[in-house]
Order: sequence, then C-alpha cells, then structure tokens
Amino acid sequence: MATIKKTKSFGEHLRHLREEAGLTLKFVSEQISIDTSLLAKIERNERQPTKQIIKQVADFFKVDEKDLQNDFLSDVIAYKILDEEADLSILKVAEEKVKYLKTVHNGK
Amino acid sequence: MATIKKTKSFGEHLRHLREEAGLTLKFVSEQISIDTSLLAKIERNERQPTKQIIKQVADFFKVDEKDLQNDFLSDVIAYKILDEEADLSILKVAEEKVKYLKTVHNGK
DNA sequence: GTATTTTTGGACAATATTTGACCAATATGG
DNA sequence: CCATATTGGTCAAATATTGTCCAAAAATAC
Repeated sequence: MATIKKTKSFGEHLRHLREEAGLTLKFVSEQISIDTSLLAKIERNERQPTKQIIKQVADFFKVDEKDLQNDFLSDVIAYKILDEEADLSILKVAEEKVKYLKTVHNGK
Repeated sequence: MATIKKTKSFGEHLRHLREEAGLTLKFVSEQISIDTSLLAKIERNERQPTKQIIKQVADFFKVDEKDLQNDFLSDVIAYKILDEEADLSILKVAEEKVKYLKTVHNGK
C-alpha cells in the first residue's frame, strides 16, 4: 500500500501531473499550444515529446526541466531494453562505456 | 597495464576481432557480403550495424550473437547518455523502469 | 437516456533520419 | 613508386517519426 510508484513511465508521470492538477488534455494542450491528440499520445507513450515540448510541460507544471528530460531519457532506455529483450546487465556495461568514452574524451 | 579493456566500443570490438584474425576489411566485408566502406564505418561507429550484419559478423568470427547484440545495445545507450549529457544515475532509474514495466506486463 | 465533454485511435502527408553504394582521396608498406 | 588497405564524402533510396485531422469511444453531467 505504501508503495510509492517512483518508476512510472514518462507518460504516466505526465498524466499524473495533469490529473493531480485536475486539468483536461484539451486545456493543457491549448496552454502549451500542441494538438490535444498529440499530448494524449505522449501521455500514453505513443509519441515521443520533443525537448521543446518537455520544456513547455515543465514550465507549465512548474517542475524541473532537467528532471523531466532525464525521466524521458530513462524511459527511452528502458523501452529499448524491453524491445530487444536484452539483459539488465547491459546497463552496467553501458555505464562503464560511458565512463570509458568520457576519459578517452573523443567527444565525438 | 593489466588493464583489460573490457569496455571497448562496439566498433573497436569488431576491429579487434578482425585484426586479431589478421584479416583485411576487404576480405571480411566480402565474406559477409557487405560493402567494404560500410564495414569500415561500422568499425568506426559511424554506421550502426543491422541485426542481420551483427549475425553475419558473429557467425564469421564464431562469437556469440547475443553477446555481440548486447555489446551493440550497450553502445547505443552509452552514446545516448553522452549525447544528452545526462547523469549516469538515470541508468538506475531505467533499470527500475524495466523491472516495473515487466511486472506491469503491458508488453506493449 | 441523451447531450456534452473528454479521451482514444486510425490514417496520412510532411519531415527527418538512416542506410548502403559508389568513388575519390589518403594512408600503409613492400 | 606500385599495390593494397582504409578513410571520407556525397547522395538517392529506404525507413521511421512527427504532428494534424477527424471520427469513434468513453466518461461525465444533466
């Protein structure tokens, strides 16, 4: 019960913000000037938000933009892993690669 | 010195396999029937290998296909993080999301 | 119930990204 | 030099993604 759903998907998170504020898709989408259907799809993870949209949403709901961006990025990664049916262990490998690539410093 | 470079990029790994076998790009690319220049780019991480190509390479060098695939996927993730200049901590978040999404089981 | 509002879902053109092929330029090394 | 290996650029074609439009379905209110 006391389960805090920290690990919502990006879309669920968005929806949560909106519903908590008691607002409709139509209203919010108009405020940030995007199509209602597009926002709905983003909440259902059927469309990816652009950085622009993430910024607008963050501003609108007064949450940290970087946090939202990270939330979205971790979503992308999670879905990729599910997609490819890859093992979770590759995250560790990815982490080491990031460190490696950072030191190698070929900012490519 | 005794540093084992476990965390090579996918391309480096490929190149390593090829050079260890003492083979040229031309030869290997002909064996697996892809353009020499394409294979070169893959080794330099300038082109992404298709699953097909990964399979062919794995077969050719007699390495485990799944391993190669994972190697590539972790590369993709690592580059994405570098790209977005995201914090490594999002990997932990991604991990939790994978677990969450698996239980929620909306195999979507 | 039915009217109204909200949300979902599909179709689709527009746009963006990625791919692989081709070929020239550059390196490597006899 | 010459031959062979590798790199790098360009580009059309293939592929993927986007946002819009609109209709269907679901929820909410009356």
